[in-house]
Amino acid sequence: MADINDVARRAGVSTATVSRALRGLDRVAEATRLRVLEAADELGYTISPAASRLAGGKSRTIAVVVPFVTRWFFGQVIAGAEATLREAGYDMLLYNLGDAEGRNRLFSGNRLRDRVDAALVLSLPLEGSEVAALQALNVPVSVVGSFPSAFSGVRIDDVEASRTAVQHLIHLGHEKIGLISGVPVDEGIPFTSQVDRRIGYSSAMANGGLDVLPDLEAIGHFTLNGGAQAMTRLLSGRIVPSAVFVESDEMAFGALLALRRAGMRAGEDMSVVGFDGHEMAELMDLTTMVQPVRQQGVVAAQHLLAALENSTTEPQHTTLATELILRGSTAPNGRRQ
Amino acid sequence: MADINDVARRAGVSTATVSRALRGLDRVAEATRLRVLEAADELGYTISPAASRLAGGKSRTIAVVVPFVTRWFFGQVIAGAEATLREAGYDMLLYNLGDAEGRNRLFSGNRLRDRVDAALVLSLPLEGSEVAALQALNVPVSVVGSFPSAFSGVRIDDVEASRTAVQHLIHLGHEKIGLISGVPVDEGIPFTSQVDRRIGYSSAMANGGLDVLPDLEAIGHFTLNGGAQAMTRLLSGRIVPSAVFVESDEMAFGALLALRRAGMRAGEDMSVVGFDGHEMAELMDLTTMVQPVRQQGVVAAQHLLAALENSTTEPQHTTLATELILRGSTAPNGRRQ
DNA sequence: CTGAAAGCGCTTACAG
DNA sequence: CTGAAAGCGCTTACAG
Repeated sequence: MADINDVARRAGVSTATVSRALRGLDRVAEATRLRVLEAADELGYTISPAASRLAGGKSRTIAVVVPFVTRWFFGQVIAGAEATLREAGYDMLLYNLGDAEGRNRLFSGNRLRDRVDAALVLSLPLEGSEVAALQALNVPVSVVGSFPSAFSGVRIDDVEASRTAVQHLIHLGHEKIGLISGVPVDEGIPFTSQVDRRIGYSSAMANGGLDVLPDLEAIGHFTLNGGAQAMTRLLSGRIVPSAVFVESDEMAFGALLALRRAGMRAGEDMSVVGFDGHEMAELMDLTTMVQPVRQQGVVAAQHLLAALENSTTEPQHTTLATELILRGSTAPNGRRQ
Repeated sequence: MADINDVARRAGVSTATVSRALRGLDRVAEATRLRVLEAADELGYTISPAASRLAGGKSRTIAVVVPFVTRWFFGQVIAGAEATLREAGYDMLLYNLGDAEGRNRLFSGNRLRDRVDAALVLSLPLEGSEVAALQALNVPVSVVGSFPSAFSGVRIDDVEASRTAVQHLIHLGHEKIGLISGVPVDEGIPFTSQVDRRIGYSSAMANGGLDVLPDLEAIGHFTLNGGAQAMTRLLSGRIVPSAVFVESDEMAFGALLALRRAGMRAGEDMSVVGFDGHEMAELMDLTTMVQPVRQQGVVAAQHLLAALENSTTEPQHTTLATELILRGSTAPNGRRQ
């Protein structure tokens, strides 16, 4: 494997010049740069990442931290971030947290130190010590899903979006409106988005003069089966809603299928609004609050790249627009009950 | 940030000893090791990956190469591999190929050289030059989805599994059995699994004395919408099948919904068998050939870890079992037509 | 079982 | 615009 000395020799310059030329720094004569590039090309030379990093250069690697790789939302965001970073020549180190232990291992163990030029954190509500750990990395950090003041961030307005979704149900004449939420409040730290979606729901209900009853809420754990179980529970509760706002499309799909199993038809017998704009929503004929998912990964990555290139210190915050897409799963109240 | 010299000083030994003690090599007195570990712990010391790698050590990083992060199958495999690798203390560098260009960039550009201790390649049929590029890395390689002779591999028996799925339809009395396949043969290199699934289909048809007609096949591109369109095409073809074997569950979901739109009922009017064992299959009441997906990632990672720890050269090949799960989407022929 | 020293392949002031 | 040289923080023979 050719090293920088081979290139220097072939181009008839010093290794210092090779280093500068290859990284596009100025203060290199154009003719010299060309000669170096040619020599490097002929030798099939690539910079050794480890040596470069050690000598004070960059690793051209960015950490992406996700709570769950297997969830649709995260897969989309990762894809968006990955494409953007790859385009810019960065590699991506993926850390899947999973449980509290994995989370602790990553943040408290300096696992990222000296490994990455920047970090992208997805939808994790960060504890104070975790924010501190990320800051100690001393690299740009961008967060998807919330706006910690120390870092850049990308998100949607979950409160407003949820309020809009629930208002749609209210406008259709529904009064007993249920909520299928993600995680129990006491079970781990809820995602910011989850907290906000519940606030949006409550706010819309209050504005509409409607009661938020405990019986109208069920937990769906952000999974398909969880959503199905939550709907089943709502159907057998003391107060059965005529419409339900579901905090994610995956849970909504489960809810839809639970309805079908119960012999009920979405829209006809029960209105359902989802959240996300999952690719299956159209086929499932689900009314849903569409958020730009892949785009959030793209923008978060762009924040990082901007900080890396201009060594900007100023965190950037971007809020992306959402849109309620109406489909057959929502209809005016009154057909039943 | 404390470095190895700080630890050496604090423990009262040389850096060579610190290095050995920390990596668990033998030839270090137990008492010394304890002293070193304690010093490292007190200082919050972590080995610099770049320095370690450069000095001839390992990077404790493994490359995972996937064609598409966003597809359910790959997300599951990644999750399985990630958990296994993380458990063993390895980091994961994720490369999402996407298109031919991205693929070329990774393989021909030595992108992986000197970066990783091993590589895990998912479901990519490798060209000769790509196999050569991976071999040139000189690290263990494990492949999911096929058995290139040079590397370790994990897979299922796609031919046999597909044959079984189609035989099920034949046993139900179906004679015109359609196929919804992934990618057109002339469009890029098809996955090994796709080729094999078609072979299994043809083989079962031949064994059953049934004709494989071009009109009975439609392309679904391995996507939801593609599957829906493929089913729609089959329904409006000259020869309409009474049952269809679909090469992936995601396409099968699309097919199911296309059926519903056409006013037909799965099982009743048209039998559908999927492939994968997607988490939504149960809720969609889809008969499907279940393969252990996450487990393939786990096993492929284990092959790598075994090679890394024992410096085994011998590639290992594992074939995992599949199982046909019967549900409402398949029923005896004869209800219609 | 332990240490002194060379070396891994770069980058970066510092000079010129 | 270019080069000589130090140094990044480890690991690894080689000695003892």
